[in-house]
Amino acid sequence: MATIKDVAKRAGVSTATVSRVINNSTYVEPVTQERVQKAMRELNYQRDARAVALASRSNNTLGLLTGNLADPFFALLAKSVEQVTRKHGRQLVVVSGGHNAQREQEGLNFLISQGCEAMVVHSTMLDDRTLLRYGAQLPAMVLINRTIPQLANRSVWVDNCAAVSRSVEHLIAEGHRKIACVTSDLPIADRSERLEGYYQAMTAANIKVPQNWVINQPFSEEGGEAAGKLLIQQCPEVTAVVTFNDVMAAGLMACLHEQGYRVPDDYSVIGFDDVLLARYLYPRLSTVHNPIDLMSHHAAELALQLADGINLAQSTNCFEAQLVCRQTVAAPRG
Amino acid sequence: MATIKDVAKRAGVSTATVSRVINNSTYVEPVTQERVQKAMRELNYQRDARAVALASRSNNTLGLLTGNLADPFFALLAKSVEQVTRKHGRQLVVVSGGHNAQREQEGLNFLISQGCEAMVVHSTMLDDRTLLRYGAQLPAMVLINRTIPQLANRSVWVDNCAAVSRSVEHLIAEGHRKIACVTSDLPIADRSERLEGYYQAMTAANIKVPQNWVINQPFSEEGGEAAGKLLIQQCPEVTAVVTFNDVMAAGLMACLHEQGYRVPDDYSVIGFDDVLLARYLYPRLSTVHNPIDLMSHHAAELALQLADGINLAQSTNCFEAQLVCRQTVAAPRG
DNA sequence: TTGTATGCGTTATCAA
DNA sequence: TTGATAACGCATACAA
Repeated sequence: MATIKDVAKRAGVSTATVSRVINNSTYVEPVTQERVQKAMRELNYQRDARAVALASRSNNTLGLLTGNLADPFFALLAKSVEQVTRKHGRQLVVVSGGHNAQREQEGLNFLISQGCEAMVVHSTMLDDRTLLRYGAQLPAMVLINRTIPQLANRSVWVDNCAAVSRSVEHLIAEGHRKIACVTSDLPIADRSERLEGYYQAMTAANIKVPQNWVINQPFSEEGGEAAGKLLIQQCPEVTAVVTFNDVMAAGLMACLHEQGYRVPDDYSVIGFDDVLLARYLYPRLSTVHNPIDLMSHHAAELALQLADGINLAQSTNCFEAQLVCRQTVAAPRG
Repeated sequence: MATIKDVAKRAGVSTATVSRVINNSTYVEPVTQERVQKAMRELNYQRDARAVALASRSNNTLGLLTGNLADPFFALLAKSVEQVTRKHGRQLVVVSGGHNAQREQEGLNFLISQGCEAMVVHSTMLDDRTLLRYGAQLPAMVLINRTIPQLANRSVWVDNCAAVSRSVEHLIAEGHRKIACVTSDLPIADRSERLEGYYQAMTAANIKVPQNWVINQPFSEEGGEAAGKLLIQQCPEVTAVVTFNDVMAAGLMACLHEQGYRVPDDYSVIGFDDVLLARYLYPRLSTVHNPIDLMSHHAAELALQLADGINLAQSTNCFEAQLVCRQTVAAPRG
């Protein structure tokens, strides 16, 4: 790896001059400029980003802490953040926290140690206090999919509660009353907010929710399948289901099909997120469109602005999620 | 951000001693050790990874160049590589190339400038020559999903041709002869190898392939849907389809359903990759199981070993992809 | 057992 | 317009 010194020597100039032509910072005689560039080409010179960062005390990077890279929700999140990052001529560094407090913390520490100032963090398992500590230390850290009141202007989230309420209301309007809620088994904010939306809508309709209508499972396809089995066994009276996310809905529907039930004839189903999968299930899944791309865009822009010391006008950081009606909701059977 | 100097001052020792307790490199008197650790805690000291990397001329990082973070294939790839990385106590840095030569090159350059020696790179658009140049410069770079003969012991790939041949043979065994191939419109190796497999199997069965049985579309859901329309319009005689990947198969099936056709009664379909989606389509998609996780694991381990200067025994870098029969293949209609 | 001094590859401040 | 040179934060050979 050639260094700036090698280039300087070969071009017969000082390292300072080389630095100047690289950064285009001061006028350099066109002739020497050309000499330097030639030397760089010949040596296949490449700047060492670490040294640059060290010397200039700034790094051109946006850090992203995400959950599970293989989950479509996070895949979309990462992609959107990356687009913004690139638009601003920066590079993205992704680390994944795996829904595990220690790994989330390690990931955060890694990003810090890399010198990222701008960061978008999706943390499910770190508690508010810890996050608050990091937030104090990192003025350009923005939270996504989570709200901490003291960090409200640096939190970007979706109104989970209202969204699920609307789903349930839609089912009720279709004539359903026995509506189950298939949710996650993790103590994450998303879960409690969505569950709250479910309860609110049910209560508003004067429907009492027996305990077994709320089914807790890992938020994966497998979890959805397991939930399907429980549903069939434990609450045959149920005619409709709202799920924590589309992936669970996919598992649930696969299980129902397998057991000889039909969607939406026997069961109506509404998902959450509207990841691509939703449109390609059969029947096409009615679900809540989670504006992941918008949120991610916003979060990334916010982080970048904060990193540039721009003091932002109070922006709206709360997004609405609208119901997308496709083919999995019908009037209740029987 | 506190530095090693601040800690040294506070603990009343030299920076060297602080470095020693951090790295546990030389014996340090337990008492002073404790003093140093106390100072670090109090100052919330965090090592600057860039400085470490610069000073120790090594960095504890594995770089991954990937295609499109939002594609389930790459999502799984990234996840697997990350697992290996973490197992080895390193951190992963992901950059995405977006199936675009310039961005792939920028990504590669970024990883280099960050000082990653170990790298797993999935490049679709860079030509062999360029990749070869990088390979010469980077002894611990391993290619995934691509073969370059001169880099064979650092390439990890799947036998695309054989896998698709088997798919087609399976369809033929079921009685199909009018089999279309829905493939990508990009000039990538995957595509030509899989297409070759299709032609080989068809030729072996003495089936002549009219030009319009090969449909080129972007390898996305949308591409699959568009392919479905073309299929119905242009070649009504076709009774079975092999697709470039599951995502295209999903789009294709959605389109067929929409148009009133049934899978597998009217059309048999076989995908490629066996991403999670495949199991949750309806009917469940018969597809080729691409051992992405195994390949990724292997590639990451390889890269890490090479970075450690381990000269590996000639390992088998070619993986087999087996057909997984689920519910989308039946005897031809009529 | 601990401290001093030097270097890693750049940037940036002074001088010249 | 260009060249020395001192940082940047840390590791490490060499001394003590």
